[in-house]
Amino acid sequence: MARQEHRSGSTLPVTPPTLADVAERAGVSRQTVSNAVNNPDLLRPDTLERVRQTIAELGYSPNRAARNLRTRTSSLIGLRFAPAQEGTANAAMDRFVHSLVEASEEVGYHVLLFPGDDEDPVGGYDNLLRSTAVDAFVVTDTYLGNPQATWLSQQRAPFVAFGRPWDDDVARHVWVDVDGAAGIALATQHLIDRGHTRIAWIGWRKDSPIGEDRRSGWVRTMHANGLSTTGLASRVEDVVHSGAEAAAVLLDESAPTAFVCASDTLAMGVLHTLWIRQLAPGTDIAVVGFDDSQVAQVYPVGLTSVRQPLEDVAVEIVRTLRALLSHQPVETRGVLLEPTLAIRGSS
Amino acid sequence: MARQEHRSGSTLPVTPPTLADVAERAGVSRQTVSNAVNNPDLLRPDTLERVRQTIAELGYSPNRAARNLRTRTSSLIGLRFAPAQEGTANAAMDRFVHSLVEASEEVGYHVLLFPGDDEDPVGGYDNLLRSTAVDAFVVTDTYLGNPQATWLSQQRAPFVAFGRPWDDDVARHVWVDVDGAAGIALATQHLIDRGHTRIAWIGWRKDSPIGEDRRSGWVRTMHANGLSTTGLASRVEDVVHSGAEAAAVLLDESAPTAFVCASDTLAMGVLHTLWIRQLAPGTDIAVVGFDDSQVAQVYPVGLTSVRQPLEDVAVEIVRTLRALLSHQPVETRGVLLEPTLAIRGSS
DNA sequence: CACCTCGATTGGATCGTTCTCAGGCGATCG
DNA sequence: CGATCGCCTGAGAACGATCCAATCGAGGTG
Repeated sequence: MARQEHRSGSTLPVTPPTLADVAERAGVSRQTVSNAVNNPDLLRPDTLERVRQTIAELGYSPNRAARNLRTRTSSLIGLRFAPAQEGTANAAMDRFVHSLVEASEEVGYHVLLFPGDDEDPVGGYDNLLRSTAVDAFVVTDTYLGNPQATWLSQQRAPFVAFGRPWDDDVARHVWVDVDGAAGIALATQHLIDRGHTRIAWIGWRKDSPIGEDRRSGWVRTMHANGLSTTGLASRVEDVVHSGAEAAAVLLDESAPTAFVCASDTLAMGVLHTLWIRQLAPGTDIAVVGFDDSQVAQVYPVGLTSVRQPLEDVAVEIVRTLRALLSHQPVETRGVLLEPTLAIRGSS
Repeated sequence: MARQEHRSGSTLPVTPPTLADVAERAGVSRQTVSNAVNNPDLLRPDTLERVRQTIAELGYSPNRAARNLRTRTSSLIGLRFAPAQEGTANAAMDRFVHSLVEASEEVGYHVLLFPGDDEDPVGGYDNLLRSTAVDAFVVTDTYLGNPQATWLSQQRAPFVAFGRPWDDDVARHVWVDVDGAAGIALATQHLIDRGHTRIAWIGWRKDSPIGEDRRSGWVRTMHANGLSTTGLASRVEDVVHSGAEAAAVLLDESAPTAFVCASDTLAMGVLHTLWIRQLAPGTDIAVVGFDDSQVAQVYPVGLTSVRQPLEDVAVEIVRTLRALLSHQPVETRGVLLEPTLAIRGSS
């Protein structure tokens, strides 16, 4: 059946060509065309060439829905997309999503976004899973008891988490994370190399395992260099003015010459206090933040900040996901990547 | 055929239940189940209830691929996801994407991300379109001659642009945009209300229609209030230090008491110059930016900034998209939304 | 020349849904 | 009582790809 002989070159035909159209025109069977697309090495070179030629002529592209139905896959990766919280400097999601989109594309996957509801953290996942709309998930918000991860594990749904299962020892899922402690260690060592000895820490409340992990990088590095940490640490909320207050108190009580912060948001608070006190960041007092947010990049003198290798995280996640989906044994349960330090004027 | 009688309550069955399973169990025909899902009002209330009950019991959810194949739709909206440029304060994409995801979900759509290649701006679109992977596109980067928009129009692919077709008079596609001029007018009037009369403008180079549009809001408002604009404007690159330099020059030559900027990035430059000159933002000199980025929110005293109603933009886009896809006549070719002003310490 | 082998190719079945169409069955109406 | 309507049944046919088992053909062998 020659469904449509005349296709104007530039405009999309009313109904796109199908595999059968290509087969007929190339004078081969459907299966051969399918093989040309999916298993090219099964064809004799000249046949392959001919089929490819026809595919190009017709502008054929396999119908996604039909392929999905038959193969029971979708080549889609689900990602719950939560926007950056207003009032914080954290824009890591933006960069991460982009990296994930790129890394997925490389291996023929696309990223499907769905909204998150904090009250029903599992709802979106459930729908997509049951309607077989996605092949797998990437779970990013693994900070609090990760109900998603637990639930997805129960459902035997393939997924990879960006973030360690901190508190959950029985969690047996696969994850990729950035070594925050190593990042802060890097920052601390950087400050020590610059001659600082009284380096203060401003981090998050104790109930944040991520915060405690980062803090440990500071403690470790200080001690390794024979420096004291007593009276130099503060744990506060992740908002600017808390950072500012903490910095003021620390300056008064312990006279540090440098600050390492668990986030760029807190670092902004420190910078504010320095500004009020007419202290120049970088020359009088050094400041280091975490996440290399736009704020860090745009702040006039520049804020030195720990930068997560989100591109690598995305690549690693996609790699793991592929292994998972092809039912290959996943060699390691977790992968920890090293961050870098973006050094700017504030240190 | 009772394919699977025993399903353990919590774990996903090996193969999910199908419409036929539901039909058999509820003692109705496939068609009736299909209607229960898609056209509930065709069923008698008691039948509907019974079918729904069974659907819930089995945890049935229509197979996406099968439905897509049959209906030739995908309920997917394609969006090319470009990350925020490093070194600028613009994080509008993040907020917009989230709004779009939410608005889409409301009407049963999901957002599919694909990477963008600036050299082949049309590649990603072409693939998705030909494989019928998405129903429509949202095009965001309509600033430069928008090759995508033109190309998509040619292909008769349904899409809505976020952004006006500035230079292109023949463009006949549908768009939604934010009235930047009105936003800047709002900002300028705000400063005038605060008693400022010498209000400077720092914007982008003349070849940016968006920048010129925003600038016109400043000119218009100044003149409407009988204020002069001569010697008070500057057009530079959208980077921090350009903003800083422009501010320095303007302060020296024209002694403005307030700055309105085309972006938060430029506003940061102004703030830097103020800091160097020991001028307090908000008290000595007022500053207003554009985009209400995280930088504006996190900057210690807070940067007053024009905020785009991205949530509304997303809703409007989805609304238009739906009309487009259901082949309803689209009443208006473009929709212009009003931004608001997020007032903070800098003004 | 008949036979065998092996790889390339073929036709039919299948994935799960929606659409179409002919009809059944009970209740309501003229 | 016959006609009409509203709701449902049942079977068959798409949608367009891939999977599967069977077949075809060329080349080599005895």
